[in-house]
Amino acid sequence: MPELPEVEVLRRSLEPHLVGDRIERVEVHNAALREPVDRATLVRHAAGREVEALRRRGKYLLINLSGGRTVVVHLGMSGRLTLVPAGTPPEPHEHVALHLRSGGRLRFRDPRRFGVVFSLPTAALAGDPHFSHLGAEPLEPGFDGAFLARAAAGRRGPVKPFLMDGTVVVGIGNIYATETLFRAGVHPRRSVARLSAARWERVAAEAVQVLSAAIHQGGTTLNDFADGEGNSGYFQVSLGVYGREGEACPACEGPIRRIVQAGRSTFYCPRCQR
DNA sequence: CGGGCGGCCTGGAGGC
DNA sequence: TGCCTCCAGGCCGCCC
Repeated sequence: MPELPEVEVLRRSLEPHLVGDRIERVEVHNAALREPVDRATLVRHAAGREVEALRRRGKYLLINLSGGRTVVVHLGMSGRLTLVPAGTPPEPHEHVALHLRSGGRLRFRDPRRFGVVFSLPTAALAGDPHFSHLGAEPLEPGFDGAFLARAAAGRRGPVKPFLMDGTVVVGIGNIYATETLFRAGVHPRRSVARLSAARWERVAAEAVQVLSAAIHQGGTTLNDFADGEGNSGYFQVSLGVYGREGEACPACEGPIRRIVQAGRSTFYCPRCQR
């Protein structure tokens, strides 16, 4: 489900509710996520702590707590984090719940269990293996065509999986890589070795544009994404090619094609993307 | 070393 | 209705 825009929308929706509140109790109903949830450490780090800030790194949501601890949540493919009133009965696949002093709880629900929940000292974040290899934040200064061109130097593969490589740039998943290349007019199979500086500039600019627009529209809800208050996004109506195999290209009316790259669906317009 | 692919899971959609 | 296959927004480890 979630790429950078969805996690950022989630962060913004939760921030006003969580900051200043306190986690009274931690419940782990099912520890068998992609990485086993370390219940004892999570309880020790989170229980009784105040929420100081909500941050984001790539697709990771960071809940900064008092005492220099941070709870990290990654939604995987099907994860959802929502605030529900106290007494709301647990849902199927509600694996972790953080009960708040103000009443209610922050529930983590994830049918496919590709998500991750863990905690650590805030000072250890940068050196943690989840984060230490991560690339640039696309919405922060320094992310531009020259950066991408440098990162691509010496590489050969197609540009679409390159954009999804988190060691290069974080937060761009299958939807936004697809849409970025459509907007930039670049064929998803084009080799990164064969993109001009001007093309890289265009790719970087369109990535920033599409991510920002998606955040502004509350994210993309294809199936079940919702923010912390349960609101759906509506950027899906602005998708140019993703999920539209056989439909007319919004620019040239030609049929949109679907191919598979690195095991993932890619949609593109063969006429507009070269 | 970089890139491709399978695997991790469940559930929904669509074909028969 | 039921059963089967395919597909899904991420990421890691293994392989070449």
